[in-house]
Amino acid sequence: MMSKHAKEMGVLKEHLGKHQLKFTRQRELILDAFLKQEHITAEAMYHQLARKDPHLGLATIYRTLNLFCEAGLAQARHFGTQTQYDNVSHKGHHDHLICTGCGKIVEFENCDIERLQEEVASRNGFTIQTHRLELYGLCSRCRH
Amino acid sequence: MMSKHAKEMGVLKEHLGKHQLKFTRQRELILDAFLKQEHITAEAMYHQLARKDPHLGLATIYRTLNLFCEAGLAQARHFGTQTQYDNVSHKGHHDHLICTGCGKIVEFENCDIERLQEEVASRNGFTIQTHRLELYGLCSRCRH
DNA sequence: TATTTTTTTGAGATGGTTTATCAATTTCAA
DNA sequence: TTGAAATTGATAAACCATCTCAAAAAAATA
Repeated sequence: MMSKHAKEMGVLKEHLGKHQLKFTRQRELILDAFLKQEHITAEAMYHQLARKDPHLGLATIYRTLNLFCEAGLAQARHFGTQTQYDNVSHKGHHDHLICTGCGKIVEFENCDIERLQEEVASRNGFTIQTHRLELYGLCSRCRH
Repeated sequence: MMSKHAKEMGVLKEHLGKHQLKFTRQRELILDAFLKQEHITAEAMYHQLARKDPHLGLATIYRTLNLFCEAGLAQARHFGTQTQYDNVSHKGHHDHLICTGCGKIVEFENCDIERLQEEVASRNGFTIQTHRLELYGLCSRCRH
């Protein structure tokens, strides 16, 4: 039977192949764990995986999560003092409205905004690979 | 003659007064330098001010920029691995195009995108305080 | 103005996160 | 199975930001 994460595993393997990198037990383990999360820090993943493999090093977690970023499976986001690694397959193309009062997060998608982003990019000679849009404010309940 | 930054200096003094803090030569010097920038890191300001005052400490820069944030004159933003202190008095909010190849950063501003953001927010009952838009991709040079 | 009190400063130590180093191990193609 | 090449784990190092504390400066008081 195929893994639950066959598609992402394929993306990873393709990236590895293109860059003369190797498919290892650790990379498989970390990807499996990563895909179950919406976002996670390296430290949190380190502790979470300590049970499955007590010898898995923190450096390997960092290296691997950064590898996932290069492969387009993850996206790093600096949050406070730590780095959050977002699961791109969960997030899809969704942007976020974040309430600074209660922390509520509302996802949205807006084609017009995306189109304008493309316009801005091409006007500057850029080809967009990914983007991040976060709107911070107060939700209706917190405004009162 | 009045300083070029009389208004912001007033905001600072008011904040200091309200919190039993003192108006010092260093705070004045740092505010003057800060207001000339659109955004800056503590480290960059440290080097920039080293000529004017070689004994000005890095800790003081950090303390003072954080103070400006509390006073509403600056806004801290985690960008890459460092913290950028944005000058709030510069009206236009600047978004960023970031090259994943060479790290080049191009600032832009787009009224249409901002208007659409407001629309999305109000449709969801939110009032926007601030936002963050980053487009990641390859610049023309890195694409080849 | 002189004195006292309170806050700030500078220099370096410290703390927390991420990356670099390198010998030993693992992968993978021949 | 063998050997070249990449990866790993442990830890050192780098890095950014904050903390510490004696000395200095600023405001309050006399």
